[in-house]
Amino acid sequence: MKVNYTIHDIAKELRIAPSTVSRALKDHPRISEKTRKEIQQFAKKVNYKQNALASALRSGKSGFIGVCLPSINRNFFANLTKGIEEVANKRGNSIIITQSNESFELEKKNIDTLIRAGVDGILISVSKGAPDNSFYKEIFSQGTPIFFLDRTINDSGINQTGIDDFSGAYLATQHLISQGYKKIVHFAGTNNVAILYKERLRGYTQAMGEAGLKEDVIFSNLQLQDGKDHMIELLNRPERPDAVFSASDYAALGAMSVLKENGIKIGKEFGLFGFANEPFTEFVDPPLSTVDQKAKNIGEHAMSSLLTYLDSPNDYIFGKTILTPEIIIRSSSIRKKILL
Amino acid sequence: MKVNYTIHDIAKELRIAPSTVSRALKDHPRISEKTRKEIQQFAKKVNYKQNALASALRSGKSGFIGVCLPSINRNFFANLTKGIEEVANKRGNSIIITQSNESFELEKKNIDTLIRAGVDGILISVSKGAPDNSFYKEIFSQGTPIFFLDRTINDSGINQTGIDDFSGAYLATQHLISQGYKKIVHFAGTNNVAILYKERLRGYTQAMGEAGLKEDVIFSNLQLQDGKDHMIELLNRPERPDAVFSASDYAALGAMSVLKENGIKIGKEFGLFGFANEPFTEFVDPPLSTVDQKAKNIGEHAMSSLLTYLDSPNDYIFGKTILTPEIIIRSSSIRKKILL
DNA sequence: TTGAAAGCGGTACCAT
DNA sequence: ATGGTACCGCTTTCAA
Repeated sequence: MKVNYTIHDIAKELRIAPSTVSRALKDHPRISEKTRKEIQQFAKKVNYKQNALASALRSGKSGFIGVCLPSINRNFFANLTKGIEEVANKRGNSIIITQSNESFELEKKNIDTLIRAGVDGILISVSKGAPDNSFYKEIFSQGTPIFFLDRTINDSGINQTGIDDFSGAYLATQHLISQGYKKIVHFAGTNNVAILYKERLRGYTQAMGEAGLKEDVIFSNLQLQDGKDHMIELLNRPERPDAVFSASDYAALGAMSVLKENGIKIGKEFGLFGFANEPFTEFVDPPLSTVDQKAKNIGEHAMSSLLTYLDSPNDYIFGKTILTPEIIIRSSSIRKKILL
Repeated sequence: MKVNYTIHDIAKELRIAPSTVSRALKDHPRISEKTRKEIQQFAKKVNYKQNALASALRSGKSGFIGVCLPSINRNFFANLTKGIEEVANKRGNSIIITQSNESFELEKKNIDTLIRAGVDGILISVSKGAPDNSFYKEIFSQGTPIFFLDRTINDSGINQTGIDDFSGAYLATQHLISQGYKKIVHFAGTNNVAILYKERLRGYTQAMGEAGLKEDVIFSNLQLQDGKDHMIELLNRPERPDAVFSASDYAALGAMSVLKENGIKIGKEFGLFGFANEPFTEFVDPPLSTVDQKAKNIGEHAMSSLLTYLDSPNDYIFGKTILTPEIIIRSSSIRKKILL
């Protein structure tokens, strides 16, 4: 038996026109029930597989969606991908994933590859190296719709989906306050990094202000070691703080290890709250309270928006969607007894 | 300015033939230096982007490689992907990733999608639901090369890259023995799951046998809670064991929490060794010794093999490549003083 | 309802 | 070294 049938092969064997075969296979309305059945059955019998390349070339639609991420090796981006993929599959699209490793050069190259591969659109979380959004706008204007997710760029002309870092931080800080902690220190990201750390700082500041508490902020790169260093410093202060809200789980973990070394009871004596819901936060001892960034939801929403746009570009209204993160409360920040 | 130039557009404006343009752009040898320069410069000027779809349709080579994974949401598969992607990019290929969520049905659908998308080959880590390898062999025989990675299927006719679970387990157990632990229990995966747990068990058995020690195995699904349950049982035994080698990091973590609750000094009094090098193993207290499965290396090797095959299928010799895992020794299994 | 034929954007063969 | 052109497999008018 022939292995790779084309619609021409089918047409010839069935003594009909290729165009009829094409129509029958995609349930075109103006085709008789009888021929449709016959063709579909035959196609199934000979294991016909449509050549998506040829179809894409002719129709201008490939069903491919390009995804540009800084890295898929981090939990956050892996979850993002999961959301993206589920929606894409559900609606009959395939995704092509690329990683930039935070290099703008590589990102440009990846986008180029995706366009040459005929993607119908691109979802991107921009690399830290990107200078501004002019490049992306140019791509869009050249015919490839490009939507932002997670790392958004403020521009009303481009669609964006992200999370509200402000309210994540606000809710986390509020929770610490509700547990009776008063001297709450914030580990913040250094200013020259992305805007999101500023938003987290703002959320902290707002919550502290509303509660009439004094702000106390330490800036760093928020790595594990930074958290340790900060915590050691805090313990040496004459007036010791009683909680830390860290803009990163890693720094919170560093703080945790120092607290444990000093025999300080986490939760009861000292509250600890992280940010990002890294998998380890669930497993450390005690489990670390943190902010979940709803990565999967962001992916789902962004992909869904892009596909909606592609369905009818003219009706689409561009906008920015901000999902609210969820605070995950674990024992590291529970001081009061829980009343059931 | 025109936005999307084709080689025909370029040919017309430069008053030459499309075929010449095509040749010039890909550095075909039989073309004059002068025309080549001229065409390449012009192409760059008008921002020509090759249509990979058209090229693939005509030449039969798309440069796409399909990747089928059970999930990209796990650290192991994320690293696998990283290795795959790096090699693919380096050699001018793009990858299309799909996930099966361990469903054989979805896996078949994904493979079908990839073939229709014109992939030159497929890399697959088979879903647990796959009954046997007949499906994959059929795909291969129909013209799409399919190489296995990680979860391999024993068949000399298909190329495979995986790790040696046996020696990972063997080395881990040997390390525990070298640290002076004598009553070492193995947490093993239930028999009806994949072969890899059997291999790990075999490695443990071998090392114990060689050292003249008595085997002691507990079977379960190796989740966190299983580890806790097992550990509680072990502590209640009249003759308490002094180490655990767990075939999963999660179960090892469960054991760790029980040990800590009981005030038993991990490392000094009780050795603990996991498997998989999950990210949290580095951050728990104490850090957990574990076996790294070299995911990135597996990905690199498998992709590299597939591309080599595609370059010259006739010269290729199919085979099975087994990479040796690396044991990562951390404080959870260090009893003796380290001599510097 | 069905057929014929052009064409998507490249590639590759056959000429020259 | 360059040009002309058929063709990859499918979609999409236009015609019947």
